[in-house]
Amino acid sequence: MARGVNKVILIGNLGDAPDVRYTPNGNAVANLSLATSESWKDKNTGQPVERTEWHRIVLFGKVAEIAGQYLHKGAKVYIEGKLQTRKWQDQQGQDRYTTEVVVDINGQMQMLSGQNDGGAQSRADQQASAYQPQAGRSDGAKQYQQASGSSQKQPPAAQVAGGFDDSFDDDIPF
Amino acid sequence: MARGVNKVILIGNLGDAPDVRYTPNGNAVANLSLATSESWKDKNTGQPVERTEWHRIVLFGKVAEIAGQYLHKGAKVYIEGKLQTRKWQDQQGQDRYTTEVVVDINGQMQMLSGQNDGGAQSRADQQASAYQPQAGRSDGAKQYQQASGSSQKQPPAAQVAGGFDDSFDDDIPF
Amino acid sequence: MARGVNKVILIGNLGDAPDVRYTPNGNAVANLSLATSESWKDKNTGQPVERTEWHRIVLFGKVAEIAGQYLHKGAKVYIEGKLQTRKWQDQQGQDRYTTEVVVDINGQMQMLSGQNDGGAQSRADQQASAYQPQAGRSDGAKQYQQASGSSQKQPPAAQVAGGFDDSFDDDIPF
Amino acid sequence: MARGVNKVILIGNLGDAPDVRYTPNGNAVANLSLATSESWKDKNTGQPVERTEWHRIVLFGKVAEIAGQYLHKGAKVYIEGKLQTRKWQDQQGQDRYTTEVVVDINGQMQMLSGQNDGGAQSRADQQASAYQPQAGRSDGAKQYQQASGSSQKQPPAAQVAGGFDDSFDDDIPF
DNA sequence: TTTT
DNA sequence: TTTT
Repeated sequence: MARGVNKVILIGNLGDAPDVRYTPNGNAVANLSLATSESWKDKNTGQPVERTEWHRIVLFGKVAEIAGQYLHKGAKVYIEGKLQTRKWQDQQGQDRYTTEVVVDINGQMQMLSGQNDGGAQSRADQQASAYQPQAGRSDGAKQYQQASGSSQKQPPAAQVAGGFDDSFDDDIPF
Repeated sequence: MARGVNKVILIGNLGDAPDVRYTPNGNAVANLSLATSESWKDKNTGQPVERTEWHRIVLFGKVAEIAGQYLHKGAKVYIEGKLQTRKWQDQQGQDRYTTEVVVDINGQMQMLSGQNDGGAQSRADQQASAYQPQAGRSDGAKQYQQASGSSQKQPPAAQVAGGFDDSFDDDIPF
Repeated sequence: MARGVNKVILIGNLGDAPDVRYTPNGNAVANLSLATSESWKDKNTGQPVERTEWHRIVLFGKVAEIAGQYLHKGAKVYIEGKLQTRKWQDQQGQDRYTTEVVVDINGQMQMLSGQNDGGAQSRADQQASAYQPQAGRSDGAKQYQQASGSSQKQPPAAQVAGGFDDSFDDDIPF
Repeated sequence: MARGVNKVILIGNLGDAPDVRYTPNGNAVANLSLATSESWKDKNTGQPVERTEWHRIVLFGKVAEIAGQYLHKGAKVYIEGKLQTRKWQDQQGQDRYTTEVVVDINGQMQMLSGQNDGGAQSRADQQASAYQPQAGRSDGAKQYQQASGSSQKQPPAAQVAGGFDDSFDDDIPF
């Protein structure tokens, strides 16, 4: 149930491969960095200007797994989610805020790239609804087991067995 | 022109009266704080839980003026805009980022509150398209002349003549 | 799953009370007539012009029951659904097509009218997700048991017991 | 200005090449047939089922010209427009209604197909805002000069000079 | 048939 | 960090 509407619709390209991790109970969580851009003519100079906006996307559940399997750097994607700002502490203990587009069971992710546009593991037009996350997103996200490199398709158990990625242990979660 | 889609749709209630300021060349800029909330039953306890999300909205041009004139604390509003993250420096000189929903000429603002729901200056269902902002939003926003108290309807010139609100001079722009 | 996106977002006022009926297995189906309007200045005469668009909305499941209980003529409503065109035959046996906005489990309905705006049974800000319909919408819709008059809140069994509305037996389903 | 919100968002594939015509005063009008589809498992048989929905899209102005130039059968497209139902008379003089998604100055069209996906004249990711139509859409649309075959890029004058397509003169406008 |  |  909701009082109000909180909806985000994006179409853009991934700046990098999805970062897929797993919660202790085996739920996938994928973080995407998505670019949208607009261009216009400068009013004074008449010169074309381009501005790119980078969006932080968080997928939960099945849609996160699909993202890990089929999305790649540069892939064009449709995202429907909701805005959510989470609070975290930096190294100085100061409060910081990060706004993300969360795609859960009520959201949607859809691949728009054709199968011939550069990504080895791309498959066209796949789509899925997201599962409800078992729990809210953690501030530091450190409890998620990172899918290491090419093994993102492994089942969660295997992920847990796979070692913890130390680079994950930084203070700033983005 | 755009490559990609960047769209946000919100319906919520204002946490406070709009904060309307003016650029040196007389363009209105309004900042709104908008709440959307969702509730669900906790899976373990079965207890109802509610989470409120606060959104930072920035209106430009005519729609900003209308917001200043007709919106009030608690007003229910429909917002259609785009996501934009701006960078600013805190007192320690560290980079900080704030994500806002920007309503410009391509966006929309619409009042949903009836005339009988508490706001002295509310008028129902007013709507307008936003003018294109003359320039991008500033990081610290300090160049905007703040509309002091009840004088928000004054023309920009009067605003410039009106004194500068010192409380505006803090380091954190939200 | 879907290939493509099919989404409609409307905010408007009901032209009449919802028409709620029940399928043989007890699922509620509500039909709404929703008006949205836009106004502009005629380019030649400079006179203000207004155009009202009427939308046919079909709600399934729980959201249909809520509509029957709390919505009333004139109520302001937010609708999120999908476009669907269904085929039916007129009295001459000719194919006809009607396009509707269908609100199912993936859609949303939200009341925007305050409690003081005229509807006896209105309650503010109620919202719900729709249940998946048991089956697709019928062309002629004749198998739905009509909720007669004020008894729309009765359980389906009572509806079935209540007499059949003969005016429902016409050839044109809208 | 508007009281209410009337918005449609679609991503789908064209069932045929765009049909581009010109008004007497030279404004382009393009009609598209766009398919979206969804699939699910039948509850009883467990068999996968697919349903395709066909949408009638009408583009006005510059976006109509771009559609004529760059879109082709099968192209994947993002559409943002509004619902509009127009009335017309069939050969028996009976009223008929057709619902379309109208993309005008407030809407958007964006090509999502890559340049390698089969269309001779496709160019990727072009986008444009639509011009406001000079006048409302006609019921029968017969006053539009049809762009004959490969000459869709010709200027309106040439179109007017080019012969009238007789097949256009039927009674049913879709 | 709604709403302002 | 993407895309055209």
